[in-house]
Amino acid sequence: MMAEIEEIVNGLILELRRGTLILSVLSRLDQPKYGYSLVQELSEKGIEIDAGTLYPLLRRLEKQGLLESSWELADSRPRRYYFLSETGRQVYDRLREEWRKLVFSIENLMN
Amino acid sequence: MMAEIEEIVNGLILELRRGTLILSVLSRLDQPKYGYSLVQELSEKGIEIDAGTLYPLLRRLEKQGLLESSWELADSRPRRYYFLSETGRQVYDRLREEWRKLVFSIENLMN
DNA sequence: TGACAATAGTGTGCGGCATACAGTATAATG
DNA sequence: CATTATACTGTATGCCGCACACTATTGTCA
Repeated sequence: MMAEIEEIVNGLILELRRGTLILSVLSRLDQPKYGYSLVQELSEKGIEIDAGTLYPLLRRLEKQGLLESSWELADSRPRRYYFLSETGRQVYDRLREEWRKLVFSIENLMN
Repeated sequence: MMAEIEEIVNGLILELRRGTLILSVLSRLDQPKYGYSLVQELSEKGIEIDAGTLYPLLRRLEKQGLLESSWELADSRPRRYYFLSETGRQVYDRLREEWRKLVFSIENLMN
């Protein structure tokens, strides 16, 4: 307690990002992508995610049935490509809807 | 795994809300409020939070130095009023900024 | 060849929230 | 007046996700 402001803020930002990561990932996987490329793509778009965070996330989402994956050997090196399953598509749509509601509510609060 | 879509979505919504709760709470405490009134106020604004979730949150925020509190005995019954500390104000401002960035990034991703 | 980038993976720990529970005082109702 | 409902505060346990720090392998370029 009584830590530096920036320190506290950083922790809270972490909490804020939580959950939105899934949204970010799902939003990109209408096209098959492999983990490392996702990290870069998201980084370019302002979402920094550690590879060590992303990989378990991808596997979890696959286990939940939101993603499918396959190894591609044709590339210079073997890569696992992930992409939205049908379920994943539906979940993403619903989730996006809920996200917008949430943003609206909070924006509403902050004025 | 392979649960109902709505079931999965509900879980993910939980994750989405996570962290934003703090933002919601901080946004309301420029004026002193007690727990129960906060629950109602947020509910009216579309943010449902269980009292059993809010109280520990308030205490945690106080422990971190973002909130201060005092018992008020003048009311019909004793109530603990919470309000932003100076640190809390600064944290809230910074956090709000970061929230907007995040929303922007994600909105950007989803198009 | 050696160093660095690209790429995938795991496992441990911290912390937050939800949920359920417990408890007390005041107001309302018949 | 007794009984119930509602306002209000509080605690504790457990699940789950993320961050972080690793290991490991394969390309690539100097």
